[in-house]
Amino acid sequence: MKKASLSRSHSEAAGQVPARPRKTPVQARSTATVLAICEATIQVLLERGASRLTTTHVSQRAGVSVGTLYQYFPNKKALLHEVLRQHLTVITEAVERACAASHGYSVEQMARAIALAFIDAKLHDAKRSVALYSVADFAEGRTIMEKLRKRATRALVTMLQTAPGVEFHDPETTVLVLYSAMAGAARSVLEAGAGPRLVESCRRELVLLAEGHLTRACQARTVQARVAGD
Amino acid sequence: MKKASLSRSHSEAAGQVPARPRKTPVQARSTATVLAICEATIQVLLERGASRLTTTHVSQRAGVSVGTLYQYFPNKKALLHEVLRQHLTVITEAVERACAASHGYSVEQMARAIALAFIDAKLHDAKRSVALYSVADFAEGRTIMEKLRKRATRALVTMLQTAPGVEFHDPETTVLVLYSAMAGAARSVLEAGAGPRLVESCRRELVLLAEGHLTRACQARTVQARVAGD
Amino acid sequence: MKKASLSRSHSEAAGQVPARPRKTPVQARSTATVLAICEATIQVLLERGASRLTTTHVSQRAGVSVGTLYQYFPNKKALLHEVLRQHLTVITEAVERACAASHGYSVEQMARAIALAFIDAKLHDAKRSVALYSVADFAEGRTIMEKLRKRATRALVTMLQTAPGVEFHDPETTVLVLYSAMAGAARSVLEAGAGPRLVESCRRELVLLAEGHLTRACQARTVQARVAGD
Amino acid sequence: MKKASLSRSHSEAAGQVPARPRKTPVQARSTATVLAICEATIQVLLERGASRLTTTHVSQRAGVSVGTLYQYFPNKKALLHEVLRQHLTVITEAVERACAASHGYSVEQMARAIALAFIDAKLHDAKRSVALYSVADFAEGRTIMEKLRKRATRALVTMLQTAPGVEFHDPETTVLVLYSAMAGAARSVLEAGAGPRLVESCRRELVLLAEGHLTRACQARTVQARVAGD
DNA sequence: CATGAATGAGTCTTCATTCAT
DNA sequence: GATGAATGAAGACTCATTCAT
Repeated sequence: MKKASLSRSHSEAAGQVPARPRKTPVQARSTATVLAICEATIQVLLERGASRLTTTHVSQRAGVSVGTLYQYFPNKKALLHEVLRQHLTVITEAVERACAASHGYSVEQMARAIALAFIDAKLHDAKRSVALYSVADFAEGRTIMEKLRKRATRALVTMLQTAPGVEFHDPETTVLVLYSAMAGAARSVLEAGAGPRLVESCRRELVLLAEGHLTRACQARTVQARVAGD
Repeated sequence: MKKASLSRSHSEAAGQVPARPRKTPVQARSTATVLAICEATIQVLLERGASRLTTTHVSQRAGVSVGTLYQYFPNKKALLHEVLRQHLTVITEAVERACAASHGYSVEQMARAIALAFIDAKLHDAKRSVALYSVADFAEGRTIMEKLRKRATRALVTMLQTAPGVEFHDPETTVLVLYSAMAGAARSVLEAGAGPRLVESCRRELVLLAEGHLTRACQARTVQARVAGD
Repeated sequence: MKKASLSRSHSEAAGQVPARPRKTPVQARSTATVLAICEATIQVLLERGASRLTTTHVSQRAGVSVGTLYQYFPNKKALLHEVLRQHLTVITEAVERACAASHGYSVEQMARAIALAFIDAKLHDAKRSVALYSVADFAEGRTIMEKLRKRATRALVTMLQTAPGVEFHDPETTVLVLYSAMAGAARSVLEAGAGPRLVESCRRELVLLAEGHLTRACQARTVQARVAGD
Repeated sequence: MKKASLSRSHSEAAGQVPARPRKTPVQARSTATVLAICEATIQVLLERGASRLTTTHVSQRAGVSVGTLYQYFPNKKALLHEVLRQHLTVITEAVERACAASHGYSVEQMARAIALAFIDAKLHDAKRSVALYSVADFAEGRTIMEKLRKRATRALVTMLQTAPGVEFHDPETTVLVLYSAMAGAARSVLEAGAGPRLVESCRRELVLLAEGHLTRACQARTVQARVAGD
């Protein structure tokens, strides 16, 4: 069999697939190999950028032969895809968790929660984040980003609608702009390779940005709504 | 033919720079060639992306031979450099002008002015913007972005310090975060190929973001600075 | 596992070879595997052609691992060899039988007998025939073809010499040309994937070709040979 | 550069394209290069067979770089295509000429004319013929062969219908079988690398085959036709 | 100066074959 | 014996860059 168990998120995936208790020794080796390859990809990306990443480099760095790499990924594009998807999934899920946990809170609290969730997820996976900025142009990178951005924005919009006493004129746009703004800011900071001090400043500043934006973008609930609340 | 009407108006469009009496008749020809090459680069970038742009494609599209291209640009990297630099310069100058024009105004007015200046410059040069997003990974693209971001940031900080009655705790960070946030938001909108309606919504939203952020990031000036609140 | 519909009937189908009591129970398993591999080879050949046949494909199709394939065949070349040899042997033996059965008959009857024997053997093994046309270039395919062609032509020449009342000026050449002509015609028909109607026409036409050729290529036996012409 | 012994047939080709007077110096160089590549292809084909022909080999043998090869042929397949097409075109045209020249002659004369035209064309281009037998499996080789066989077949059928006093029951089939039979016979002889003596025998034998086949495959024209002839 | 044919190092990808389990 | 993961040499094809015309 070939790429069966490729769907990375191995651990996660496992968590969702009920009856797949343990991998046989054979699969265990494969899994380790796949992980090594993904990890090597990140490293090569950091050192040389996507435009100068070669499958040979990656496989050497991973300590396997090119042939092995191609046993698990049909082509270079698929490899970059996978690595990008993994990273964005982590970030997206962090944001989703923050959204779920903030339902019903004030707009300020929401803003702070998601800003911190976002930036902290990025910082936690900082190496990956930076490495992958250069991948977007390749391999339909944007398609993946788009898909996961949608997931995140859906969670955000849903959350905003639970904010008490206010309403948003155009929550979709608000959320799209805020999310991509945070992404842009995070990118600058991460790419600049900022030290811990600057990182901390930016983290705080991002909270201000989110709070400022969201409080500006909403208004006290209108009469008929308010009456109803009454 | 396709791309006939190359709106080369950009540089001219600025038009604020009074007299620029350079280039002799001889140079005029060269200049036209260089312009054609730069324009062709943008087009190829849009059609194939940076990772599949070749010097041959560019020269064909520009209607010259590869040899000619190499007469004006030492290598591919320099070409991409130049095109990126041109675009970012236009944006940066628009922001600088907005900053200069907003000295002494209220924070809200500043926010609105620069947000609009930024997004409108991007929208005006939309094709170029989109085309160049894929270039960052190449040719030290980030270096150039960094350099011009610094110029813009300097102008912004200077402006903020003229805001009456308030002061910013850490204007550098505020400005860095705001600027890259706006860039991130603009990128999303442009890459999504949004229609005029969505573009307009985002434009407005970006103003809210800037206003929200800046008003949150400042505080009434402390006593010793000026009790003169009155 | 796969192993599915391997119509291994071929060798058995011939059935003319009376008793061949080889292979112990143990060998039976191996034999089945070898058959499956050969059959899979034909299928892969039909689907992808010799130039895109891989040992992996073959082994998968045969329902065994590559390793097993290499247990029975030292390399890919040997595998193709074997399959080609098998097929040509079947054809050759059919021709040999027809020759043996036609000794002493008239030239026309000989012609008809061998033409039909040849084309019917090809048609019976049609899939294999078609599949193997693409193999000739590989693995010294021509060497094998040459060897078996020699066997067939020997039988043909021997037969011709028993034709009553006539003699052939240069039976070796006659037979070489006729045999390869029939092979060429058969190939066209088979590769064209002709329907039963066209096949039947061609079958008849091939008889005409053989009859015409042989009757033209011989002459009434000369006097000293046998005044008995009368 | 090398450019070795470029077998002429090119000039022929030119002779058919009316309005292309002279190549510019530039094209002249290109043309020479293309010729050298085609010639090198034949040589490599003869030495290593289609399955072991590499574009690197071909370009080296042609005395140019791989890049140059790819400047003129989009891929390996196209190269083989072209060489195959050229050869088959020469053969086909020879047969067409023989057909055109034999209209109205007796069936025997037709048979002899086309058999000789065919075999002599093959012998004249013997190296090419042999080299290209291994190409059929690649690059839709059969498609090209099919196309040109159709052209030849059409000419043959048309010719047969002008034979006086006889008619063919199923001229299409007769012609298909005869043509592919001649091809098969020619192939054997050429691949065997026969010496001039054997070649000459085969040549004569092929005439016998054609004469025998065609005279067998036709019958005296039926009454109403015969009356007319009367 | 312009041209575009030629170059060849560099990439991706395949696949026959081996060998540890 | 069977397995199939791993290997890595080999081959198709690309493209930045040069240079003779």
